Amino acid sequence: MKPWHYFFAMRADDLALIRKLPLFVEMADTQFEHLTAAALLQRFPPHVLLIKEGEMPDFLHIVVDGSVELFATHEERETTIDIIHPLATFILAAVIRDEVYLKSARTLTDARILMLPAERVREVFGCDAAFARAVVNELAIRYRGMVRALKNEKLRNTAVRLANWILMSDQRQGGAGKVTLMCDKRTLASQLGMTPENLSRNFSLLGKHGIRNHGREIIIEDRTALMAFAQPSLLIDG
Amino acid sequence: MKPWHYFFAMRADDLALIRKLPLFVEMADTQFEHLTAAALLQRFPPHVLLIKEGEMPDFLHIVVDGSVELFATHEERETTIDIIHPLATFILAAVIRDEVYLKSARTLTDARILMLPAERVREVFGCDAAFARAVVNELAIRYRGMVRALKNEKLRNTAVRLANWILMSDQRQGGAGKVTLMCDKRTLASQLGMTPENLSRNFSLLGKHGIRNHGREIIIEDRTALMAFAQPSLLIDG
DNA sequence: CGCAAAATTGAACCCAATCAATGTTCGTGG
DNA sequence: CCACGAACATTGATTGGGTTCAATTTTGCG
Repeated sequence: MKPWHYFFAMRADDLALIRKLPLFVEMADTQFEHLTAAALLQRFPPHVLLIKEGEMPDFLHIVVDGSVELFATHEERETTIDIIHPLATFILAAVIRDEVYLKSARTLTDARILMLPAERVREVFGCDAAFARAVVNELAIRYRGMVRALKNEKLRNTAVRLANWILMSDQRQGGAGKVTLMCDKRTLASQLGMTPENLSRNFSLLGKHGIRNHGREIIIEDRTALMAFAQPSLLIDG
Repeated sequence: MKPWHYFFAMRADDLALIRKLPLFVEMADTQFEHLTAAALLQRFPPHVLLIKEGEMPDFLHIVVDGSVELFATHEERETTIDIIHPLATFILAAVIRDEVYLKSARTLTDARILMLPAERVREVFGCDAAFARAVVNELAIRYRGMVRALKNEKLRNTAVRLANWILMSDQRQGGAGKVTLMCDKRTLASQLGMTPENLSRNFSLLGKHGIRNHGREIIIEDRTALMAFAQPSLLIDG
């Protein structure tokens, strides 16, 4: 019987891929080797808990493949904080500060995660200026992502959030006016901060604003109407 | 007639104070001089708009004295993102990334703000490793602050947010069980993400949970009851 | 084909915002 | 020092967005 996870030694081609990440591309070879010598590249099935809020960081995680949900719980309630897509890190701030995780992480899909020992990340961060600068950039991007998320949450109602999510997704999928859901609707609802029931109602509400939805296909029939309803903003949606 | 703002040249003792900030304490003298040579230390009255979302950053701002509110607007709605207290920076991420502000800033009180030219911050950031590391620390702290704010918003109702705010304020004011409001209640309501009416109702609701409120004095009469209601968490309140 | 999970739909409820009216505080000028 | 006005604060009534609970339909999959 197979174990539920699979370890991979870092192979040359994996290393080459990682090396090209903004986070590592500028750093010195010796530091990069120090960082990756004890690294793990690990494959996970969907819905696996990777880290738990409140624990101390052991590894800096990098999503190489698949997607990862960051979420938080408190008093029986749970909320999605962010979704991480390939070639981005998560829990970088906790690793740098060497403080407890503020959120948990679970895989949404099959995923490959690169894990760098937190201790070494901090060591290299302390002595490799190029790496330190790259970390700043990554953190600044994530910080701004959080600000956007907070604005999205506090300044828009659920229907408008959905409308903007559709516009963004369409853009990411090529702008053809046809969006295909990559997950089930209850997961989408959680990402958008609403209940599945409410998501369902919002889809039918958006029927009045240029959207037709059938199963996992969302079709933008009237982009002008949708835009008018969504009022997308560069200062929220990026 | 006096102008509404007052410029100050950087004086020796101001410089010495700034130099001791975590952000600058480790950096090289020459870099520090380069950074502060063109700096401004400026005094503002309350309720002055310092920066506007959507504009490009000219200066890195550091609150030396007083407090500053970061807020965002969208479609007639407005929401407080954060309150900055002395010896902290704001809009650091925008300066580093050289991208538009995602939020506006206004003084809440009389305030002294140190302004460093954004261009020079980026220059020094690129060549002074100690400064780059300090920037990371600052950003990581702010990032985690945003995560906490998002959790506070999404996982708690308004009454519980108020209860936790009282507990935090009490702690900051010495833990004597008596909190004095530093601003009027409409400002507090906005900080906590609720209407003044709702804040008022929540104060009276907290009467059932160990709080007595009169004017600008909040007295914790039964800390146990308040804690039971607030359920404070290190993973949200810090 | 049949079952379990997901999705939709309807009804009742809850938290918080809004609207409206009243009471309070505080700064100002007489 | 008092009187007054304006902003702030409280209280009540109403509305609304969203959740919850419950029942039904659809989907996907062995």
